Amino acid sequence: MAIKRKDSSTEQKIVVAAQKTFMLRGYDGARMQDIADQAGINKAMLHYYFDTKDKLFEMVFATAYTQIAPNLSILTNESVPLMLRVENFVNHYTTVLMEQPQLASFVVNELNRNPEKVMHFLRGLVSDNTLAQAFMRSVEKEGKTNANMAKLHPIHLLMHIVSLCYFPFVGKPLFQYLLKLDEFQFQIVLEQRKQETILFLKLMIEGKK
Amino acid sequence: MAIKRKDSSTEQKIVVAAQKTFMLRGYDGARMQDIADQAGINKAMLHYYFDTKDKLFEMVFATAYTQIAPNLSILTNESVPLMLRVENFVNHYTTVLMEQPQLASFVVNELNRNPEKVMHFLRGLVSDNTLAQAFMRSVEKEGKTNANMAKLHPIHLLMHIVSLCYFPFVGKPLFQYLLKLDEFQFQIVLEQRKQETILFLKLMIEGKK
DNA sequence: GTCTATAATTTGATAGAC
DNA sequence: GTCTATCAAATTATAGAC
Repeated sequence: MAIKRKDSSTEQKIVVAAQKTFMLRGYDGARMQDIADQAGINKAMLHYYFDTKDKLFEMVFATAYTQIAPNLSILTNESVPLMLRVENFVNHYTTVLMEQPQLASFVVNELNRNPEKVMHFLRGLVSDNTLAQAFMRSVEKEGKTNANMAKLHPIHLLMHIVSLCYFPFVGKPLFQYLLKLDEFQFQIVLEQRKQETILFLKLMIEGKK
Repeated sequence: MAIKRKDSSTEQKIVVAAQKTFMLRGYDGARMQDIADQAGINKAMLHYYFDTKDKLFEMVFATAYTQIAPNLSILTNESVPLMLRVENFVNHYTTVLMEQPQLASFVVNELNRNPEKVMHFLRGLVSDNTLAQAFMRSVEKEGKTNANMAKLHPIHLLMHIVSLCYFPFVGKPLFQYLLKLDEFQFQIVLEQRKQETILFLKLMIEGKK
């Protein structure tokens, strides 16, 4: 035992421990001591590798955001029918969130609580800048070939889709309490939701069951 | 033995200040000093009136929860048609959340981050215990008189409704960033959503536009 | 009831030995 | 690169005067 590892291995242990701790407790609730304990090292090491709590946090947030921020390009690729794009979107994020249930809650909450720590990172992301407009155009285009969705407003469609996919995870404790579902039962409901949500959205987009 | 009467006006100032601070920063991010400053008093007074930070928080959370926890009785009153109940629900919570935009984010986040501080309060609420079942029954009953919604699962309908109403507020910073909406534009979108959401749900429940 | 001053504890960060 | 020991600041909470 007590075999000293190389830098990258220690760094990796820190990253994993920091992800767990920040996701579970948020920036304000996370303690450097907890991260050190979970990584099996001491606090001094954390600062040796990542300097400050803020830098550690930014690293964790950046990874989390790129994993969960709605990838609008999935919804924007016009070579694929709109409904299929939506289906891919729902399936993708439901799967990702079932693997990391606190991801959405973490990102959404830090955006609310610590915007100043997070905004300078978001401003660095130029990739998102035109995607929203591209999505709107592609929905409007679809409206011209499908009378059923002529009145469908792109912004609201996007908010519907994202809300239906994300909130079940963000509001997990609320739903579990209200519906008296244990962990196993809740997982089943989440799995069912892939189909339920797609069916629901299909009804709206294509105007038929 | 002589019980000192606490100044209700000071107490009220503390309550308001605590609500603002906890809602904005969460339990972990809130500082007693900030609450004192905002109430125009000093920290000693806070402890004189509410003893500990935990007690102050529990008071704030209890009020917030009862304001925003989905009032399922709105959805359960079988003397009103299901679709009208849903409409009332959407209108009610959209209005409440537009008046207090951080309410949903606060409650949902504390349920995730500090369940131990919050669960003993939730356990004290017996009123919610049977409402979920009542809602399920009333939806299933409606299914027997309306072929269009025969396949509509009550749990998923509930999760759809709550997700569509709450997430636009919880995810407000995310949507504002993605869609490049300023405060004014976002308020307009939220106002539109009342009708958009109801239309969407009507389509599902009644199977028609 | 309200205040000032201060205690007691927690926490992020650093110094320095090995 | 890793550790122990410790600092400085922040933060909840209390003591005691008025």
